[in-house]
Amino acid sequence: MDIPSKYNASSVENKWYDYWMQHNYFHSKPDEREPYTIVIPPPNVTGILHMGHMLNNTIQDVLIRRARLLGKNACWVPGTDHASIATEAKVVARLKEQGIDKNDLTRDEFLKHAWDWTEEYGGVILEQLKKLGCSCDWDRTKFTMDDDMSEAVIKVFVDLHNKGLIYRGYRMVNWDPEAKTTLSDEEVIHVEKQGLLYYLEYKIEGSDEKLTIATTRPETIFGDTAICINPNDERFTHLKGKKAIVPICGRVIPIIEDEYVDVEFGTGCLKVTPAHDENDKVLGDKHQLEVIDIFNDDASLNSFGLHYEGQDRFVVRKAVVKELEADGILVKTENHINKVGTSERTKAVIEPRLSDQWFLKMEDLAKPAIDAVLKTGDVKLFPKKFENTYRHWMENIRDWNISRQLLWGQQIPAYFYGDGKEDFVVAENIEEAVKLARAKTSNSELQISDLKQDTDALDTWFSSWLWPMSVFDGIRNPENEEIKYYYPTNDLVTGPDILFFWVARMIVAGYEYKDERPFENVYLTGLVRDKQRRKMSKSLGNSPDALKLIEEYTADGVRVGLLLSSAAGNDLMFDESLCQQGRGFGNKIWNAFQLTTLWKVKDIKQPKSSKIALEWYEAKFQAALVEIEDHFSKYRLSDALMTIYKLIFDDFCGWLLEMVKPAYQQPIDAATYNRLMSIFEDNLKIIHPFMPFLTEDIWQYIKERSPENALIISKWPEAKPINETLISEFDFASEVISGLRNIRKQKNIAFKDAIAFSVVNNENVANTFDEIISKLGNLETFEYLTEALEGALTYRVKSNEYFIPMEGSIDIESEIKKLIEELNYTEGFLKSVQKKLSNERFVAGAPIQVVASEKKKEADALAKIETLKSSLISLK
RNA sequence: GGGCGACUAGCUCAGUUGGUUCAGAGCACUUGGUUUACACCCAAGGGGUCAGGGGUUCGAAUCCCUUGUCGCCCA
Repeated sequence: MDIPSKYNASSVENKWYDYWMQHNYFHSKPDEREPYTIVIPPPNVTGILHMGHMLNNTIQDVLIRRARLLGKNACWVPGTDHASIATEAKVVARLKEQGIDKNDLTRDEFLKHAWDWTEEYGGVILEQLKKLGCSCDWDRTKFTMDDDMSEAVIKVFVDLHNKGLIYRGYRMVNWDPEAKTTLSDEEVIHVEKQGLLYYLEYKIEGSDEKLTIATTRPETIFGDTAICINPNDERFTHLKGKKAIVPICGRVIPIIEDEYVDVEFGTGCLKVTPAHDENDKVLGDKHQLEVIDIFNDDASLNSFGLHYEGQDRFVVRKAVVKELEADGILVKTENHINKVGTSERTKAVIEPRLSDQWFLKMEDLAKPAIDAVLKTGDVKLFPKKFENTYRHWMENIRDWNISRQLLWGQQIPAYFYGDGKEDFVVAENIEEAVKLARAKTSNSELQISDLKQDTDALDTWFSSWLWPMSVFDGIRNPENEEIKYYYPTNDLVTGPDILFFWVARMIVAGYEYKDERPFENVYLTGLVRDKQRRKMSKSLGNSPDALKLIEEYTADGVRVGLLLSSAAGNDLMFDESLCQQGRGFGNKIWNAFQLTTLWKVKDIKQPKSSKIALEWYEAKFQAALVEIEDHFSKYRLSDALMTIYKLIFDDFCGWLLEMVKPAYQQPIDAATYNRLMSIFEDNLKIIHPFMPFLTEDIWQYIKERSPENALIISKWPEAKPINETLISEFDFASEVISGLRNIRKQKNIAFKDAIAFSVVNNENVANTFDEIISKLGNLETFEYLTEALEGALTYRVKSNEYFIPMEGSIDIESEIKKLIEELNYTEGFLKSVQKKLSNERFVAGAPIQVVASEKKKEADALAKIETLKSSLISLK
C-alpha cells in the first residue's frame, strides 16, 4: 500500500466522510442494543455555520462517536428550525429589495416566498456540519415546519387549550415596531442607554400653580391620563383631589395618590400613561384610569398625537421637546441612564403595548420541571451552577405569550365565527372547528365560510419545545416504536443563552406529554469569544469563517482546537493558535505512524527492553483510560482530550517509540511490531471521537479492512487492571534519564558519544528499566557499585547516587557547592516535616495516611541527607 | 435595585469532603540541540503573597466575614 509521507487533510476528509455515509454507519434504527440519543439544537434554517455551532456540534459528535464505540445504538437527529421572526425579517427585506411590500401580498403569496427562500438557503448549514465531520443520522433530518411537525404543534395547542391552559388576554406585551409583532419577555434584551430625564411643568386646573414632573419619554404626554403623587409626600398634600392640564393637548387629568411613587426619584411626581408602560397600566387599573394608545403599529403617532400624527416616536420626542421648550414648559433636562428593552432579533426599541394575545399558563406546568432539575436530579445541568439560574427563572415564571403577528410559522388554530372576544373555537382543522362552532352557538347553519382563522402564528419556541418528542413522532403517535426506544434522549448540548427559551420549556413539555424527562444531561457550552473577550459576531467581523478554518487547520485540527480549552459553561476565548495546536497534534500522530511504516519487520528475538516498554505503555494506557472515563462522566471533555493528548504526545511518541525504535537501518522484531500496532490501534480508538478523519485514515492504512471493521464502529478498548509497580518504576527511571540528559547538556557531551555509568543503589530500585536507561541514555556500561566513585560527575535521584566518570575535567569546587545547596534544602525540608510530626495535635488530628506520608517524607529526607553527606566527605 | 458566579503563572484554565498526589496543566517565553518519524520536532529551564484584608483550624487556594474588580441573569 502506498502511504503518503504528508497527511493530505482535505482529500482524506472527503474520502472518509463519503465512505461513512455510503456504509450507513450514522444511521440508527431501534434494535436490542442500548440506545444513545442526541437531538441537535436545530439551527435557523437559513443560518450559516458560526463558531458557536462549531463548538456545539463538535461536542455532540464527540459524545455520539464515543457512544458508538462503546457499542450503543447511537442516534443523532439533525434538523433545522424555521425561526419565524428571523426568517420572516430576511424574507421581508428581500421582498423590499425587489420593490415588494409584504402588506400587498396575501398570506399564501408571502408564504410561497418564504418557502422559496427556505428551499434556496435551507440546509446549507447542515452541509457545513458534514465538513466538520458530524455523524448525524441524515435520514432523520427534520424541519420544524415539516407537515408532521406542524401537526404535532397544532395538536398540542388544541390540547392545552382544552385543558384550560391556553387563554386569550388583553395584556401589556412587548411590541417590536420593526417586525410589527409581539415578543415574549425572553426575546427582549435590556440594554443600558444614556438618555435624558426631562422636567415638565403641568398647570393645575383653576389656579396659577404648576407641578413639575420628570419623564424619560416626553412624547408620551399625549397618552397621559393622570398625575400620581405619594400620599405620604407632604410637598403635594395640597394638591389632593385637584386636576392637572396636559401640555400641548390641554387635556384635564386627575391627580391621584399611590404609594407606588418613589418620593426620591425625579420630582416625586409621576405622569401616568397606562397604554405605554407596564407599571402605569397597573396603576391605571387600580385607579380606573382611561387608557389612551397613541401609537400605530410601527410606533408612529396616531391621531392622539395631534399635529405629530404619522411621525416616528423618536422624531416626535425631539420635536415635542422643542415645542415644550419654546412654550416654557420644559424646565430642565438631566442626564439619565436607563435600561431600554430592545428586540433580540431586530434590535428595535420595544414598545410596551396593550393588545389581544394568546398566553400559556406556566405556573402548574413548570412544577414537574422544577422538581426534575432541583429535587430528583432526573435532569442534570452541566455545569451545576446553572441550577440557580434555572431555579430563579422557573420559580418566577410568567405566562408565556405564544402568539406572534407573523406569517411564517404555524397559524394559530383558533376560528372566529363572530366579532365578540369569545366568539371562537379551537380545533385541529376547520372541519372540526365548524362542528364545535355549531355546538357552541347552537347554530347548525354555520358554514366553513363563516369561520375566520386567527391570523397570528405561534412563537417558534412553541414548536421547538416539542423537538425531542416530535422528531420521533411522539406527539401524534405516542405509542410508536421509535419514541418508545429513543425517548428519553441522553444528552443535550446547547448554549446557556437558550436555557429558558428552549431547554426549560422542553423539560416542561416532556413531563406534560410523556410524563418523562426529555433528556438526562444538559451540557451547556460557553459563548465563543475572541482574544479580547468580545462576543463573536457578524457585525464586529471577528468571527472567523468556519469553512476557511477547516481548510487551513483540517477539520480534526479545528475540533481539537475548539475543545482544548472549553470547560462546560465557560466562555471559550477562541484563538486560531488553538487550531494550530490541533493540526500539530494530527501531524504528530501521522508522523508516528510514518515511523512505523519505515521499519522492516523480521522474525528475530524481542529485546527485553521492548517487552518492558510495551508492558509499561499498556499500564499507562489503562491508567489514562480510567482518567478519561472519569472526565467523560463529568462532561469534562477538554480534560479528557488533554489526557489523551499527553498520553499520545508524551508517553507514546516521546517515550514508547523511542524505547522500541530499532537502531539505524536495523529491523524490528515481529513480536514488538505487532504489539505496537495493536497499541496504536487502541490509541486511534480513544482519539477517534475527537479526530475522526485522521484516525480512520491511519486505521485503514494499518490493515485492509472490510466495512464491518471500520474504526468508526470498532470497540472502545477494554479496561484491564493497571500495573502500578511498572508505572512507578518507570517514573524513577525517567528521573534517572533526565539526570543523564542534564549532565550531557552541562558538560556538552554529544548524544552520539556513549558514556560509562554507575550507581550506588541505596533505594534498592528494581533493575527493570536498566536496559531502557542504557538505550535512551546511550550508555556504554551500566554498573552497580557499593561505594561512591571518585573522579566522576554525580547526581542523585532520591537517595540513589549516579556517577559518570570523567577524566580531569571535574570542577571539585562547584560539585561541592552543588552538594551543599542540595543538602541545605533537604535539611530545611526535613525540619519542616519534623516540626509537623512533633506537633501532637497534628498527629492526633490528621488522618492516618496523612501522618504516614509525612513519616515517609521524613525517612526519605534522612536517607538523602546521608547520601549527600557521604558524597561530600569523599569529595573532600 | 435583586440574584448568581468568577478572581490561581504572560494567556486559557484544573485544583473533587480543608491534609498522600498542593501550588499544577497546556500554550507562550528563555536556553541548548542536523539523536536518520516529525523544527508542525526534541531536551532543559524560568515564572504565581492563589484579587486585598480579617477570622476559624494543628493545618486554608479550599470554610466564614469583609472590601474591591469583572461577568451573567432577572426587574
